[in-house]
Amino acid sequence: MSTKPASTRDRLTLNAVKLFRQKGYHGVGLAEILAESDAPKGSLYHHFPNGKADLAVAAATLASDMLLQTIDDSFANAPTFREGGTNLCFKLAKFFDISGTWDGCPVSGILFDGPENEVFRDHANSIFTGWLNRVAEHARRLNEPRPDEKAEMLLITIQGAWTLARARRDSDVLRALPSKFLGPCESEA
Amino acid sequence: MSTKPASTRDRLTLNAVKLFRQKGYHGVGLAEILAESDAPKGSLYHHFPNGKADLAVAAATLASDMLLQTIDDSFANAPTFREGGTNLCFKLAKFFDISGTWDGCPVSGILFDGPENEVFRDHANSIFTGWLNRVAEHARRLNEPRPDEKAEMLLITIQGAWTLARARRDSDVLRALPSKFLGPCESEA
DNA sequence: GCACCTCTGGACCGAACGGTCTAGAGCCAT
DNA sequence: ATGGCTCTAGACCGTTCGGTCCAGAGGTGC
Repeated sequence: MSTKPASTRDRLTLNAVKLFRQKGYHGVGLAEILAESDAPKGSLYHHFPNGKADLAVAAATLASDMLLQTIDDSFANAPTFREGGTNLCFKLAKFFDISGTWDGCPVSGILFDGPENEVFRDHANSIFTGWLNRVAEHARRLNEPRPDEKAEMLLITIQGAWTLARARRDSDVLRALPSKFLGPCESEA
Repeated sequence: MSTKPASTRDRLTLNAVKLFRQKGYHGVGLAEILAESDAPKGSLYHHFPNGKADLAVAAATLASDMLLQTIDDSFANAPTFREGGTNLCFKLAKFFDISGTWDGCPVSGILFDGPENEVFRDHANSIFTGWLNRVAEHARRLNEPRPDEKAEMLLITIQGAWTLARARRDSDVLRALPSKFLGPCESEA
């Protein structure tokens, strides 16, 4: 569809991320991914010998890496955990908005909906754990008390708010998270 | 597959809920639902003239009603909002456990993954709003301050924790919610 | 030139998909 | 018994699915 900015492999992976997030693993056909990537079937099975399942794992991994980068960006210059978390929520809200298609969580859409495969479940779990550890790292670095709990809290609320945002087609609930979950306990009226 | 406990229509709807929650809308074929319900194709299209889409809407509605009932049960005899919320988290955790298949949220799996249809999106939104209003009602009845905010907070965290529970195949994160989100602000060490 | 290798292009396949259609079973009222 | 209704039963349809296969384009080293 669009121009060819990168290698065929990268185009396939990137478009797979986009489409899987929109419609889930089973909701997207290979034909659509190939058309969007302007690639023939032979290329797909050259780069991903096991076909759709391989592609999904690669897509989930790529999406996970992008989120890890977003986490790092959010906390890099933040003086406090609260501020870093706020950055993250706002970045994700903006990310949600610019997609224009109210995409789902990259991991849920790709891996939960995937073939009922132990490998997929484990991959999803390890990706979530990776996010959790990364956030907890920043929390620890910023001397936040109970860093693991705080990290889990942040990710749980983001995950839930993202789902609600999807239903409402409105990312405001993501932006409202910090004042509700990261703020001092009883600051607002 | 199993015995016929109810009308064909009810069996179809109930099995649709079960299967859609396990594998999402596109992950389940009509053949599987029909086999599980011991019903022929003609029956499905008699009760649901628009086929799979109709069935999905009916399934989502049924699942939503079941959750509304669980909400009411949780808050019925609870003296405080905190206690009602705790009941809800524990009931859902048990529900998650007994399924044995780490099913997803009934609405997400059925409606987000469904055909890219305005009707489906709106239905998902109205179902979420229904849950929110129901919880807020109980909060108001129990004199909880800021009932709407508290209801939204509870549902967001449940939604997020459910996703994490699915990845981990362990419902403990749901059971741990109350002490983290519903408790007094800084009670634990 | 030639051999070699990576990658592309697309025809082709059987299976599964959602959906249509008609025959008739079973039941009730007349 | 007969006509009319609801619901079941499943054959059948065209389409799309993921996957296989092979011919050959294009580059690189010799």
